[in-house]
Amino acid sequence: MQIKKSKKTELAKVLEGGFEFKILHTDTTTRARVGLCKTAHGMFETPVFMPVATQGTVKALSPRDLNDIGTEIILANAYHLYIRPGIDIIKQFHGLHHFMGWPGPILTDSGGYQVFSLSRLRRISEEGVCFASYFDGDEIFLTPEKVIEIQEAMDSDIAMVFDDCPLPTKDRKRIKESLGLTLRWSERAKRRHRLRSQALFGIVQGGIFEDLRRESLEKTVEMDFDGYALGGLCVGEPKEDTLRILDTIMPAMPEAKPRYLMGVGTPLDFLEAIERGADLFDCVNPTRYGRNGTAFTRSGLIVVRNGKYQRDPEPIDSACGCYTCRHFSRAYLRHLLNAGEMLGPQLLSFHNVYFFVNFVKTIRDKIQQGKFSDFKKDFMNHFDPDCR
RNA sequence: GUGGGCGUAGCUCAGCUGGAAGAGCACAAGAUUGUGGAUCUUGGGGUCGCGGGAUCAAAACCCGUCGCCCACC
Repeated sequence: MQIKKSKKTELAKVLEGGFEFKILHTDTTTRARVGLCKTAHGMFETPVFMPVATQGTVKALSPRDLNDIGTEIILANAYHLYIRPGIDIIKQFHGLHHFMGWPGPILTDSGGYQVFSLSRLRRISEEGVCFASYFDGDEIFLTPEKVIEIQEAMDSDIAMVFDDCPLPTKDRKRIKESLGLTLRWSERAKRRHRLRSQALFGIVQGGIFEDLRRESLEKTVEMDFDGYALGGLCVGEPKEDTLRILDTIMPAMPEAKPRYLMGVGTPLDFLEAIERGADLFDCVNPTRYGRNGTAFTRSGLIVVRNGKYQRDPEPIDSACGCYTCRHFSRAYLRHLLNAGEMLGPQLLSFHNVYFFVNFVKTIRDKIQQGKFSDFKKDFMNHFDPDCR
């Protein structure tokens, strides 16, 4: 259910001036909620899924595609865009929105995740992180302050603090160290942040240890950020650990601020996290799986490149209203993927992003209708994560 | 017609003086959670052109034969 236009205008008025977040509806039986976020480049409702545009593009999709899909906000990466093309060039275009032709809200990730994912190429110290650029091998030194400057230069709507996201481990000492480092970096980021039109989110670390998560949250909240993210989850730890952490940490997060579960996830992840009170998500799954020939549907995954679809005249998902499903057969999509044609990854990415964005929107509607729990139950009965 | 070269997986080929048929690509199946359009794992595939011979043992050596290529006539 969409908010009525008059109500939306009224809310926009209430939210005038800088970044703001307002809860519109809270579920009666779960912690799920619907919110409204106002940013310098427009509003969006939560829960929301942000397609990932690491290099200033949601891979294989144009801003027009994103608009057709109904995308409300995207995520870009400060670290990658700093290395290439560099902030000078983005500044010349008055920020990332104009540079990439996307007028809507943008959240920039700081590059903290790259400390983890590109760990072969880095050295961490108290001052910051020294990377060997994957681009040309050049030595790059990033500090929490530098990362804020980069994000301000890009004029993104939501900036993230530079954090230390450790590899998943049961090594409590390592997690505690990284948590402390993230807290000190967060403080430095907060001090340096000047751009009033831009929100700044803190990141809670602490691995799979409840007490460390609580400690991280408590001290991050003391610094008073515009929103709070959970980092370092769904990075290979057992599902029970993820849910246990969500169960304990979500209720402790400030009600009035958006909660962002970083890097997550799958349709099932969204249901579990939203039930526990999460508002924002981003994940490379729809685009990465799309590029590699796998489609998400209401009943599970379809590996379109599999030989059994060679002659299949059906669309990926006959219940899906996206451009790809309205016009193309599995057989044709498989042919494109098989032939290495770029339209294949484009059409599959379109479908997957459409599915993710609109799945979370549907959840939003169900919360407002008071039907979230039923919807979740029903979906989980029909969705087979191993369906191939 | 004469001389030479080649014939091994779907494709391109490697296999030494005889000792358990290989690689790359392709194909197929998996993995993928704040993205390196990447990467990794696994699998199916062979009358070694065909026939004969010597040998304990042949893709390899010998004889014949078929096919393709080159040179000369």
